[in-house]
Amino acid sequence: MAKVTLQTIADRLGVSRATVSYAFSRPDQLSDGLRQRILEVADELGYAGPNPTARSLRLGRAGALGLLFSETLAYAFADPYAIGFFQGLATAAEDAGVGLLILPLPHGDQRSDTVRDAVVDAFCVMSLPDGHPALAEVLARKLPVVVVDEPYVPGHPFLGIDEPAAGAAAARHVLELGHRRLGVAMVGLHEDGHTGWADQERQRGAAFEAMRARRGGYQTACEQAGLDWSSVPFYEVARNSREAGRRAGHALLGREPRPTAILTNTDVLALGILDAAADLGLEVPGQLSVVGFSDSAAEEAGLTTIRQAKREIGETAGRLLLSGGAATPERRLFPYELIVRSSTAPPPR
Amino acid sequence: MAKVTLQTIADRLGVSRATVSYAFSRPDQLSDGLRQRILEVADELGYAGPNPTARSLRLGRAGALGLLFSETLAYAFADPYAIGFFQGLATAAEDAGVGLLILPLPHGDQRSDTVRDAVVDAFCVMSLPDGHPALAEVLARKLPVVVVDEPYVPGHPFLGIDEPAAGAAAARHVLELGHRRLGVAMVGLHEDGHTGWADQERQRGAAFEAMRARRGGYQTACEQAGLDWSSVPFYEVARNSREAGRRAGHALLGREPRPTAILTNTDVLALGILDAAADLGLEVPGQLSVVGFSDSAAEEAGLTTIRQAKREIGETAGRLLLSGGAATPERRLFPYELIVRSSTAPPPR
DNA sequence: GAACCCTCCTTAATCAATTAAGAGCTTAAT
DNA sequence: ATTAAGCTCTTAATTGATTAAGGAGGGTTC
Repeated sequence: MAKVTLQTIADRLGVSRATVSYAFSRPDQLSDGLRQRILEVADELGYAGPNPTARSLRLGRAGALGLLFSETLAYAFADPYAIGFFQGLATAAEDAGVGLLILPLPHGDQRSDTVRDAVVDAFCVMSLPDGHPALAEVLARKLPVVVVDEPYVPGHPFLGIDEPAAGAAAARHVLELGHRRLGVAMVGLHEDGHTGWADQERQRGAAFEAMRARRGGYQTACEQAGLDWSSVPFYEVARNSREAGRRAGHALLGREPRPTAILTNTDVLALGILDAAADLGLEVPGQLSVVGFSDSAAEEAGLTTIRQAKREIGETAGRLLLSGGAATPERRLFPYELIVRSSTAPPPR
Repeated sequence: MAKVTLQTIADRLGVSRATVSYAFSRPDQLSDGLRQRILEVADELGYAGPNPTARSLRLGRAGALGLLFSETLAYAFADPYAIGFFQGLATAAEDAGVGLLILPLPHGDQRSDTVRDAVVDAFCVMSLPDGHPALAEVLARKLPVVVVDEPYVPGHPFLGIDEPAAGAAAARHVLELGHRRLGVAMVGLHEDGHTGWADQERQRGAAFEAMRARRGGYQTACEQAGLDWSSVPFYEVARNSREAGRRAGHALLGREPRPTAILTNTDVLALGILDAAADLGLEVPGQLSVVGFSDSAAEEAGLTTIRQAKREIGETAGRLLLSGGAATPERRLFPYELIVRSSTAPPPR
């Protein structure tokens, strides 16, 4: 059973290949009778319809949007912030009738050609660490690209929030409540899988631009409030999981003097901090204030957090790419908002 | 700035197109000197690398797995059960170095050609209602296909659980605890967006095979326990959200006599039932038992549920498709397990 | 009956690659 | 000197479609 192509059908009927093509894609160019016969024979031969790859080649469009994300896909799907973004992107793709091609990054060291071989019309890159090889591969494709969150690539549209300002807003919130003994738990600074205390150098050398900037915001706000940043305990975790947050929480809350407020860069981590507080019998917000980030898993737990327009960012990214390419290489910052719930209060006296 | 292809580079250097192709894909076929020059010129001309579509056509592989899901993408990404499945599928795709092309279904009535035009090597279809046109489009492509959960398509591999048995296990659990007044809340029976009481006919006529079967399991268990199924209040909701679950909960708990146990077909719905119980000041499990399904969002809430191997199903689906097509058109049922937590107990006396 | 216009179909170029087979040329072995 | 073997590179077929331009045949119009 050889492959059935337009030509197979054409030969069988003694018509030209073009005629058969018209039968499928431009019915008005053919008499109804012939068209019917062609479709019948196609069916009979088990023709699967015009080969999408050949069609794509001829028409010059792929009908898909490529999406790159720093983490493994399994992990990306577990991250509420990423999910929100995906939803927005998916909405845009859906409206345009194109698919969303989720590309795995080569894990570890072995290289793969997924980016080079991806049949897409444009790329959306989200949250890649500085200098990640996949970014270069994407740029080499010379297709429209938008970057979300990080890293900023001059000359290409960028979507995200004002990270330093948002970080500062989170920190200022607890500072203004009167807290002076802060602690910080962050995930996604480096790719080396390290979990533990992070010194200044390690903080400043974070591979992820947005997280680096967010942390910078914490620091700025602290210093403006007259706090010595170097005295703020900073715990870094490798995975954005509730369990990792709990570990960070135990580490931070085991310090002497104990922090009265903990800043985290994801809601998931913040939930883990709450777990740790519960383990220790600490009341939140009475004895401990906790601030999350992204408003992705915060509502039910009553978490104070920074809301990011993740769906809107995703949808905008999609529309930008699908509307004839990324025309405007601008750096577009979306609004963020401090949402104060019941996990923050003035410090205990 | 015309398009740069292999030919452009070949012409510029006075070599043949084949030579340039070798420079990119088979370095051993060329002298290093020439190869260097070719790569230089390619760079100079802004060549984006071998066109993936043309490559794909010539090589006969797309390097992507197509995924169809009944809901809008935005919704799919919000469903913990689907997410679990995606993670498994993504893992398999990642290991094989292929992308995951998520295809939007035509929403409403307007048709789209995404399935016909999808550049993929195989399809994974998940949870489509009976007779959904997209399924026919997928089958028309004559590519390897596996179906997950529903609908079963004879001749193609099927992955899922033994729904009637799993449903019966959930029901039997509360029946064996001594409950006699049950209530049921289900989502995803029909596509008409209806929320409200569902009579027998509507229950049996559900468009989603798996949910129909699961409900059949409830009924069987009830009847085996000597319960009159027609007296069991059955509330159907259109969306799998906690809020919808709460609405269903209020409807069910407002009945006289009030049910002492409520079965739901998703954990998310069950969480909503818990909300409703809390609204009414009912103690769980003291005054009300609640059973979820899928073990996708149940642990923290202490929900009794049926665990499904969602990630494993996803990964198996992926491997099946990526290992030279779906060789075995078998109906493969994965284990499920009743996980008893703290949301079920004997009924109040 | 010439001019013109449809309708329906064919011709042939095009999309951008891959790769088996073969042609020159140099070098080594017999 | 002859044959063989190695390197490089080219030729040309192939992948499966789309579509502008053109031709054949029939019908209308004046």
